[in-house]
Amino acid sequence: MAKKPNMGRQKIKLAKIEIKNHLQVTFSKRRTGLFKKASELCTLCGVEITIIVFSPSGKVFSFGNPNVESILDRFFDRNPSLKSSTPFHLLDAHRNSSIRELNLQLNQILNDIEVQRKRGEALENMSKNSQIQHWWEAPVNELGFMSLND
Amino acid sequence: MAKKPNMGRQKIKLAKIEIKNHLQVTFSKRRTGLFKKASELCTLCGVEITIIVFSPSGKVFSFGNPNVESILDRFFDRNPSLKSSTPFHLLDAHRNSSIRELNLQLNQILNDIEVQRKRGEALENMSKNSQIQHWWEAPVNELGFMSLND
DNA sequence: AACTATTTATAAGA
DNA sequence: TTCTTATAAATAGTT
Repeated sequence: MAKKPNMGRQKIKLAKIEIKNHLQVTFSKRRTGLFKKASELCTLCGVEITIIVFSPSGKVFSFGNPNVESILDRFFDRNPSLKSSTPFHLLDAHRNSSIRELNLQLNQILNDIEVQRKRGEALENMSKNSQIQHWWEAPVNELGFMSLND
Repeated sequence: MAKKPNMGRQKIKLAKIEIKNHLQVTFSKRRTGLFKKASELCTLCGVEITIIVFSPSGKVFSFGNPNVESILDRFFDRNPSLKSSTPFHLLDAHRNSSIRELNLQLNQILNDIEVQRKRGEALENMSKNSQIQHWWEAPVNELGFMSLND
C-alpha cells in the first residue's frame, strides 16, 4: 500500500488558533516544550525559575525550580526565614506592597520604552534606505531611565 | 585561502555550565528564547502566562501576559493557602503622599507611552509600503517583557 | 500517542 | 556585543 507523504512541520501564522481541537493540541505540546526549556535553563545556568500558565479552559499549570512558592517569596523580596506576625512586619508588608506594585508597573513601562526605542532605531535604519522622512525623530527615551539593557 | 568550517551548533551536556562567560551568553540567549516561546503560546492559544527568572547574578527578569501582577493575583485566588502571605490584598488607605505622587507620575508616563506607541503603530503601517520585513512586525505590544535590571 | 518533514532555536565562531 | 552558520531541537500536519 502506498505510504502517504508526510507534510512535516508547516509554518504557522502567529495568531490565535481558532480550531478548538487544534488549539488544545498545540497548547499541550507547547506548554510541555516551554517547561522543558525552563528546566534546561535552570540546569545549565543554575538559576531559579517559576512559570504560571492559565490554560484556555482556565486550568492552571505551573513550573518551579526549586518550587513556585520560594521563587514568589523571593520575588516579593520577603525573607522566608523571617516570617513574623508582629505588627511592625505587617506594616512593612503594607508599605512595601504598594511600592512593589508601583515597581512592577515601572518595570513594564521601562520595557515599553525599550521596545519603542528599538523600534525607533530600526525605523531609523530603514529610513536610510528609503525616502521616509524623519518627522518622528523625537526622543522617545527622555524619561531619564538609564541602562535598560541586560 | 581556506575558509575555516563553521562547526555550527553542537550538542551540549545538560549540566551547569562552568565557564562564566559562556554561561552568561547562554543564559541571555535562552532567556530570550524562553520568553519568546511564552509569548507565542500566549498569542496562539490566548492564554495568560507569567515567568519569573532569577539570573545567575541574582537579578530578576520577568515576563507577563497580560502582566505579572494580574496572573499572580489570579494564581493566589486559586491557592487560598498562599493568599494570606501575599501583599496584594493588604493595601489600605494608609498611603503616604509620596506614593500618591508616584501614582500620578505613573499615570502621566503611561499616557506618554500610549502616545509613543500609537506613533509607532502608524510607522509600522507605513513600513508595510516597503517590502522589508522586520522583527518588530509582531504583536510586540502584547508581550510583557521586562527586567528589573542586569 | 507516534511519526517525520520542516521550521525554529542556538552553540560556536567571527 | 552583534552577526553568521551548521547543527540540534521543537513542532505542525498527518496517521
